[in-house]
Amino acid sequence: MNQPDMQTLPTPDLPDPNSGSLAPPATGSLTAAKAAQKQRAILGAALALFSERGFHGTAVPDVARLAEVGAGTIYRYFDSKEALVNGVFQQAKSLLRDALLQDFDPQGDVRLAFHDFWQRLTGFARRHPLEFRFLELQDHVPYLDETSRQLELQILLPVNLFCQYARDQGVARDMAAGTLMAMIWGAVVGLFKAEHLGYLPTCDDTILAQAEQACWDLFCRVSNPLPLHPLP
Amino acid sequence: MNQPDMQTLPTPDLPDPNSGSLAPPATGSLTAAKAAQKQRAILGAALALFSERGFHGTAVPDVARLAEVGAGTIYRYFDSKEALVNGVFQQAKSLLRDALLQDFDPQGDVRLAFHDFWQRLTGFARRHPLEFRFLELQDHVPYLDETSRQLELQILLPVNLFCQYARDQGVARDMAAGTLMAMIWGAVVGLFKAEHLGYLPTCDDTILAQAEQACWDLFCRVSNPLPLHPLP
DNA sequence: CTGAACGGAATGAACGTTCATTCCGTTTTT
DNA sequence: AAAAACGGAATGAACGTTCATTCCGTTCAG
Repeated sequence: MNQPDMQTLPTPDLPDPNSGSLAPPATGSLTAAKAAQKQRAILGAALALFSERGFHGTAVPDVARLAEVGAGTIYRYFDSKEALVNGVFQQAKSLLRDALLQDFDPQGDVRLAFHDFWQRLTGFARRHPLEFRFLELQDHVPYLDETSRQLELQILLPVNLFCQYARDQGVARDMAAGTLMAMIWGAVVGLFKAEHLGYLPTCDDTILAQAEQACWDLFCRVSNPLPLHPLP
Repeated sequence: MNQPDMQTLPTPDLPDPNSGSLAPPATGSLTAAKAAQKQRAILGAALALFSERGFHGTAVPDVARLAEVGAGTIYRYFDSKEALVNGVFQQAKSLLRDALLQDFDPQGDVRLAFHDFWQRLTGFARRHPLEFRFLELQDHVPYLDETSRQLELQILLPVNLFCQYARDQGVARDMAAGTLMAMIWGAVVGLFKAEHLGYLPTCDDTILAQAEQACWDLFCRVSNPLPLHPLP
């Protein structure tokens, strides 16, 4: 299990935070402001419906109705339903990316950085529940375009690097960084998923603080007693 | 945060393990064996497609083609597409329920029971990847019928009780049992999801053993050093 | 030979998409 | 300054396609 030698974390070139914003359609005489506003209405309606019913479960005319826009208007802003869902994905994902990574300093004290990261991730899930559910509770792979896939990596890579850094510091558990990341991320998703399904009461700050400590204990290397060695 | 007084775990009445099996259609002259076989073919094909493309992304004639059956035949076995997806759900869910709970003894040593549970869950995910992905990576709520919802509870309740038992024993972390459960379950789902998406190498036994220890450390009460108290 | 089971073409509803038309802010003309 | 003409944006009825479901001629078991 070798990883790149890395005591210092090569700040992984956060892409400029405005990539991911959609190009408005070629405006003729319409003010760009109006056009952007209408595009936002469409994207917002699409997000609401996609996050609730999924891509295939959502009809384009329904999006139009919710956006208070004619069905044809959507096609002035997006080439197709697939382009629309990629637009929604890119907007949500770059919002998440910025929430997670902007001014995030993975160096220095690992526990502090972990706390910061936890706050950013759970804060995003709470402030942007539709975006979070859209991104995490569905399988987008079949229709994502190249841009969308790259956005995915813009988040995964830095987070992965942070895990590796924490491991190199001797703080994180001695496992593949990606595995650790997948479990912690999964735990957070599981938490908000259960909350949304009504299996849990609303996640207040107390619960989230307990959950953070639990995930930190998952994350870091010092083992609990009762190790599991003499087992059937 | 009060929970029922519970030093002994009321073995929660595992429902008979054959509930969840589908009733074959009223057979006239066809042998029940043949009919059951055809129903299995349909359910298998539906599982394969639903788990990959989701409910709305799958066309019934595609299911028929994969099952090597006429489109009309499906409607001899299932009233509608919704009934079909509920059939798939119930078959997968009762398979999971049996894998998790049959002869599961939540009493006694908590660490051993946790290990047993971990093996059962990850074993299921590996032996039945389609079922696992179908169950965990999609939002079924909109079309589940009453029977399907009850199956859900047949798993949740015992697992929840085990968490509470572990807490009452002073072993599990002092959090709401449901929250703990949601995080651990989520971590496992996150692991296999990342593996399936190609973000992780195949989860071999070594990785799973590390992951188990990490989840155990999430689960149990003894805190790691570096508690997070003097924080900004 | 009879009746149940089957396959797959047929069907109507619903979908994504298009396009002829309307609307409205701007420009040009008087 | 008022009126007329212009043109891009928006619209929603209409189009072809695809879907879930039905129907019926054929096949097969008893």
